[in-house]
Amino acid sequence: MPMEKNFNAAEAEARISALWIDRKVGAAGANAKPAAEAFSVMIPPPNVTGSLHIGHAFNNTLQDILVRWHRMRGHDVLWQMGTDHAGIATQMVTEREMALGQEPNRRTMGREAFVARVWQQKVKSRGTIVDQLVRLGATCDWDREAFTMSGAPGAPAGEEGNFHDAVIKVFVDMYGKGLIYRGKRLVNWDPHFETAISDLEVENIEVDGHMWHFKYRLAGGETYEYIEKDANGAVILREMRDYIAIATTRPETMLGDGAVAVHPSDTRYAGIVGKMVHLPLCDRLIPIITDEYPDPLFGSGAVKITGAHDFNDYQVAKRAGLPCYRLMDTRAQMRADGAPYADAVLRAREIAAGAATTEAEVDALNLVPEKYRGLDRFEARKLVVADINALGLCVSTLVKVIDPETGSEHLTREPLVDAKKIMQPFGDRSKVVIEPMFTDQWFVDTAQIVGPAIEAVRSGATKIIPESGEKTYFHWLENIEPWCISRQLWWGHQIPVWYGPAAEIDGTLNYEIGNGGQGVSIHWEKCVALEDEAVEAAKIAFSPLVAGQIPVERAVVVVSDRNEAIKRAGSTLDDATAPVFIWRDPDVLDTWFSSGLWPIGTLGWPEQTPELAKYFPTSTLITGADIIFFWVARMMMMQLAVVKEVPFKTVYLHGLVRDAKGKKMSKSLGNVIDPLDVINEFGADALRFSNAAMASLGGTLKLDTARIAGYRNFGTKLWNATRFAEMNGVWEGHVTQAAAPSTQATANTWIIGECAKTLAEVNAALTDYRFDNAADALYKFVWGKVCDWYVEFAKPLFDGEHAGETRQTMAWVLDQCMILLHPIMPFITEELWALTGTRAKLLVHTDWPTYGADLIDAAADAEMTWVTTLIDEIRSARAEMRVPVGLKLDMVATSLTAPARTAWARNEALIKRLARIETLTEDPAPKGAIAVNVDGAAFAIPLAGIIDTAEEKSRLTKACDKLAKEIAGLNGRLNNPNFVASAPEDVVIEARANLEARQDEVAKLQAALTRLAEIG
RNA sequence: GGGAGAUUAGCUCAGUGGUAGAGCGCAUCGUUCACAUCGAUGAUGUCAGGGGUUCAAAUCCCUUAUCUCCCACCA
Repeated sequence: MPMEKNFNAAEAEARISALWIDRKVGAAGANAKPAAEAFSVMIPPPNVTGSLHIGHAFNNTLQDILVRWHRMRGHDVLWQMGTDHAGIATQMVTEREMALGQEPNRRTMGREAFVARVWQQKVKSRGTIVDQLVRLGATCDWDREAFTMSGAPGAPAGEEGNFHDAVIKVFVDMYGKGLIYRGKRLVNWDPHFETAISDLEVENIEVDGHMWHFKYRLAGGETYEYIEKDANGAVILREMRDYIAIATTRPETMLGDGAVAVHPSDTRYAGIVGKMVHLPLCDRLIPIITDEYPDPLFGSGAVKITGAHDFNDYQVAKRAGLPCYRLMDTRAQMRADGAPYADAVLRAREIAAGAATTEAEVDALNLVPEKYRGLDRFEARKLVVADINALGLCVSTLVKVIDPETGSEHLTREPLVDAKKIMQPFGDRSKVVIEPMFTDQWFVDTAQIVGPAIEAVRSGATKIIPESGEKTYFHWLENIEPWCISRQLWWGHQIPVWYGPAAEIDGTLNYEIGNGGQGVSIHWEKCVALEDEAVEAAKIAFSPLVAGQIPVERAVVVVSDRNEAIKRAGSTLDDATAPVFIWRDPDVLDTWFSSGLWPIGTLGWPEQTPELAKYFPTSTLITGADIIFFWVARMMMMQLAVVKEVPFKTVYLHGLVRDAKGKKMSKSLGNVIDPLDVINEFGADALRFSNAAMASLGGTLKLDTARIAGYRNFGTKLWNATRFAEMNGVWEGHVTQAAAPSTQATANTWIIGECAKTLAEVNAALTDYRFDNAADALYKFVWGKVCDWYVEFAKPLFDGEHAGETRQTMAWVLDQCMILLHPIMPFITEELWALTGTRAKLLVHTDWPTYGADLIDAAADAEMTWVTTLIDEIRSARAEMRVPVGLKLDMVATSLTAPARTAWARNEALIKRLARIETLTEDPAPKGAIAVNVDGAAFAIPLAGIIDTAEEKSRLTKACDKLAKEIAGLNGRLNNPNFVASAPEDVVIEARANLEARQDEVAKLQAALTRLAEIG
């Protein structure tokens, strides 16, 4: 059945994907030669509820190119596939789905049921991303698909695996080594998801903000002289004041102020340091203290200190021993819990006066006056500003107001509000303003494990490309902060920590913080007797208990297993028969804690599996530069901490894929390109080729559909060259040959050499991760050499004495095109492979060629260059002289050197056909002819009476002018003694040769001009 | 505030010391039996500006401008 005119991507891709999956072509070790070197790649696990966006398509294309290339070379390849449970994102997606489906919300259904519900979501979504990878042509090992929460409690059938065990083991081990600790710290709190998040999950965005100025009056009606000086020390303001002015962008936090701080060198306030000021609206006095933090040149130089709601203030408060009063609840609403304000403020005054207290008591104290309790923080802000203004304590300005009714003017005092750009922290998922919050969290003491990760890159054990990535990596790691790893979510690896025993608490117990952590109370005797069943049976209904009542720090049990926790807790009691209550930490681990273990976790660790031995450390990680901190650096730290080895030898970082104009793709801009749309329109191969072509190191990735269309056309071009071969019987009896055929015809010898050059270029490019160079080399070869020239040469050759070898050569060359293009364009090449010749294997498992430069024949190269140049020159001259394309012309050779004569003789049929020349005779130059000059030969095409001599004259003159310029340049260099003395010899020789050639050309052109003049 | 990168043809981008490149777009021509998702031909650049190093600079150095990204607690 003859080939269709075009490749039907939609039909063929589905069929070929299915074939690859069915044959398990991507299975670990598939097509590996005996004792082959290993090549392993870990897929950056996409979010299980996500879908493939254009960045994934790019990222996975590069991985697949490498993997296919190594697999064809017979290496033992593993491309480990899998997905990430993506805590916040997945919980968010599931809750959204639940809301749409009118399902009960997660609080109503409870933790266990909710987690089961998320698992359903996971199972449902998982297929999406897999299908999309399949459409892209990814040859992962599908049977090894991993999941960062496999094997977790509650995992349904089909989600077995031991990733959870690995995560828990690492947590327990790291805790045992003192690398993980728990502490009350100011953390970034996401009020939407009601969880702590790490620094990295905060996006600082510049927004329009405002700065208000408040007056805090000195206690006891005291006054002082306020003197303001300019930069030269001249007094510009001198007045008596009974207040200190502070500036704030967050007025609502003033309710929790513990002090006002000024810089110790600030002479304006030196006289009032140590005095107390009235905190407006609060009926509290706070001291004026000194600290290095305030900048005397900014604002009034005085800063209100709210230790529980600002990272800087927290540091100041710690240094000064100030209490940090938490003002908001987990949803960032002003607290409504605890004792009435009047009682709370009394206690606060006692504490301020030096009464003994605890961190827990301070945290429990609600210093929000009733009026503001329960308000959203932004509502509270407005109210606080209004109330302070009403008290006359806003720094205000006089504003002229014109009454719109009467037209009369009057002056009014308005709060001074500076409009100001401020950097505001937002949750990267929730997009709500992050609130610094004082809470108990778990941390990895990164400072202790960062060293080996830095050293590994410094020593080259792991190489990051492009190199600029290393700088970013070092900069972050050298300034690393503790990593907050606890999240107040339900979906994730629950932290393997039990608190207790709490034998002294009678009855039931619930440990609840924020969004409803679930406590478990367990009867010790029963548990010992009945093991797991009893543990389940011992769960009882809980009544609310205020957080903080449980003395958690007193007894923390960190083990990997609940029964073990029960035993350990029980063993600490004197009375072994007494009931023991323990409860588990309700928090889960940061997703990145588990994905940080991706390389070893997917290979079966902590079991010493054969895969772990073979494929770890992995070869290459291809990932986005945007997750170098989130993931790459953490994998480095974690793997080095846990198994003392780097997780990968090379890290290839790429940028964000942008639209054709370089804009980020976003739904709101409407410039999102869906890879599936692209695949549907142009085919997966075109998308993949585009991805490869734009993957220059460190370059920006702008995806233009016009370019994708171009590469689709490129596929069609190869298709039709193959079809041409088919129509000429090239494939009849063709069996895959590793070795190139032996050849007589120069064109055949030449194209085989071009193949060898291309193979070398592609190998070099892929070795250096220059996917763009590989794509470029293949494009130029297939289109520019094979299709533009070789196929054309083959036409006359098929009619000549070398027809047989030409068929063999064409078959071999097209085979090489398919093989070399396969890693980048796997579908169309696999299809062509199947449609042509006799094939022992699928193309995906066909041997990558190993031929070398010995196939490049310099003489054939030179001869074909001469031929193609001559054809180009004739075509160009014809076109410029407007000779009709179809017209066959006679040509005269006016001079021919011996090599030129041979080249002509050996390729006469080719030249005549491609340049549309009827005959060639050796004669003196006729008058009225088009001149065509090439190296070693001068030709003339007599067209007296047909051509416009003026036009030919202008053409030749133009060429002469251009040459004259080049000659002048070359002469300039060669006449410069410094050039001849300093430049490398080959450069000088080349320049001389060039000069000679140009002069020769000019001479020929001038001869032609002379002849024109004679008839002109 | 710190750091990284970019600035080359109308557009998107290659090009790390030796006579400026590709694709797309544009113009002219073309229905000869692989391909109009094509072919042939052509036009288009003070390689951001300025200075320096060098026999030689798009390429190395300095500087200015503009842009992008990352990190950062200025109330």
